[in-house]
Amino acid sequence: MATRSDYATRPREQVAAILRSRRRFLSAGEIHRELTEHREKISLSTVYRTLEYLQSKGDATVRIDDSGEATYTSCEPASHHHHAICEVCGRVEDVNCDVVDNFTESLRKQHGFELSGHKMEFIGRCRSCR
Amino acid sequence: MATRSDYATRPREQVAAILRSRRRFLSAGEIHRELTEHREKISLSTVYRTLEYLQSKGDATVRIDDSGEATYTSCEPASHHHHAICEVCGRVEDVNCDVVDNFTESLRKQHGFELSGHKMEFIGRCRSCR
DNA sequence: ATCAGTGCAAACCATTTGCAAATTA
DNA sequence: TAATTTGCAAATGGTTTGCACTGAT
Repeated sequence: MATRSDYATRPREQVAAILRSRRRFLSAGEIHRELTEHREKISLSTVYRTLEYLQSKGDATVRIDDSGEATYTSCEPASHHHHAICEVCGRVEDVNCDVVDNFTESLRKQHGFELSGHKMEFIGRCRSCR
Repeated sequence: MATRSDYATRPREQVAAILRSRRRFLSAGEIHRELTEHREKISLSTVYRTLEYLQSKGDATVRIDDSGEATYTSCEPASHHHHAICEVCGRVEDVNCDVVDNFTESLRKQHGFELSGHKMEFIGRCRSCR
């Protein structure tokens, strides 16, 4: 992941810093609010543009939440993995792909994560489009 | 699933009919367009309200797509299951929950679905919130 | 006659964009 | 100085809502 000094401008460093410091998905609005509350001068559009930039650098991932709002977190892009999201605090655990086999046990053993629900979506080609 | 006569008004029947006839996720706009193109007089807000109504009756499910847009399809609510979505035609296959164990083979065998990607999300409580 | 369902237009809200000013290399 | 990045305000686009009207029982 990029280190602090990889970003030339202050806004970018600030947004990246927030993403790094909080292990959960944040919306652009939340990030903006948190920065401006800490006397940081930054516009909401810059937050959006920075988040797009960070994604292109592989330093952030998006997640569209149930309301359709985009949320972001910093995340190792190297290895393909999934997320376990705490329904109480929002904490994000990176979940190795092989837990697909017996995911409930794996989650509990590897992450101490008590599963209450899951959502999965398979993308591919159906019989007729193959 | 509800039959045609379960819905008192024409708009509701029309929306439900479209959802039933197309085995893929459609946005409110697409449904509205399809109806008005077939000389059906219905407002977009009614489409939205009807979709909400159908969901409450268990006759439709939502899915937020990658752009954050809500899409809908008719779907058996009784059994918990997931969806395999064709990346070409958008056709939706209902996927039994137990394919989680060895899902690639199951998808191919049971649905002739050639997997190219998947997305999953686990919800629960993390170590500290448990 | 009463109450639910509908259409229309306006309101909303997250996100994007044009452009001029500011900042970086 | 040339090229990027930022701020501001306005535009966008999907979704929701208030209210008067229409249709169902």
